[in-house]
Amino acid sequence: MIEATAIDAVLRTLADPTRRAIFERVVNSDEITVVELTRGSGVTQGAISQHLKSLKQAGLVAERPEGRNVYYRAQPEGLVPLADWMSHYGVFWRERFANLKTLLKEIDP
Amino acid sequence: MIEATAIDAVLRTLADPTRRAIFERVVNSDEITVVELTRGSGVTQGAISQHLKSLKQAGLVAERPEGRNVYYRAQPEGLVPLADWMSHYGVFWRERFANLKTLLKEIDP
DNA sequence: CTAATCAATGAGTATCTACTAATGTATTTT
DNA sequence: AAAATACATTAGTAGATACTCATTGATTAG
Repeated sequence: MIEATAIDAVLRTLADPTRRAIFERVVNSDEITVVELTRGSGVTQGAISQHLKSLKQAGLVAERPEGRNVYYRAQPEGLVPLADWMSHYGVFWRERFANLKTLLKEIDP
Repeated sequence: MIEATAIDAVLRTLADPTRRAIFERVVNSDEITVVELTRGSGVTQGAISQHLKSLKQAGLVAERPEGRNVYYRAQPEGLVPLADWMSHYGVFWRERFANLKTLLKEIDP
């Protein structure tokens, strides 16, 4: 059976649009600080920190403190519970997954 | 870009554990009625109907009224926005996650 | 026809949550 | 050392939401 707590945390975390947008920005960056994430986010720095805490607890991001900055990066393993859930309950995901597999083989046979 | 409203609806709908459990039961059944879903759910029939309404609006289930019963079935297309969102980050995996192939085997052996 | 069953809906409520504002704690700059 | 910057955290709040209970509409059974 799928670990209920993990998929629960991931889905609940990604359900909020603001938090998901933060995650996407982290993913699209190699590393990114809180101030950068705050800029253009529409919410305060405090809110960003709170969302990052949720994302970290869900295993979706990791942090690297350096001086007074904290650099955040995406933690791909955090999406595994969702991928796992999809593989059980998403027929279409299976098809796309197969495509991704094929793509991977072409790139690295 | 992925349609923001669709992924938002799907994720918000699946984020609730009770509603997700209902969806999973619908997926695992060919067709299932509201009374059946209510049995052993821990919530009232009214709550079940409300959750089914959300699932329907998110495009995750479809209904087939027959007499005084309403049969619900899963609508796999409803998961497409989530699959798209995931496959978008599948690219990210390819770029950053070295052991993706191992991961793939774990998910879909 | 009347009673029972299935499902949807509305009102009311308690809980959850996303936010701001303010403050605290380091660290860096001047 | 003082000021400024980066981030986390807390308290408080407004809005969302998941639930129950009660009711309604529709269909089937007796």
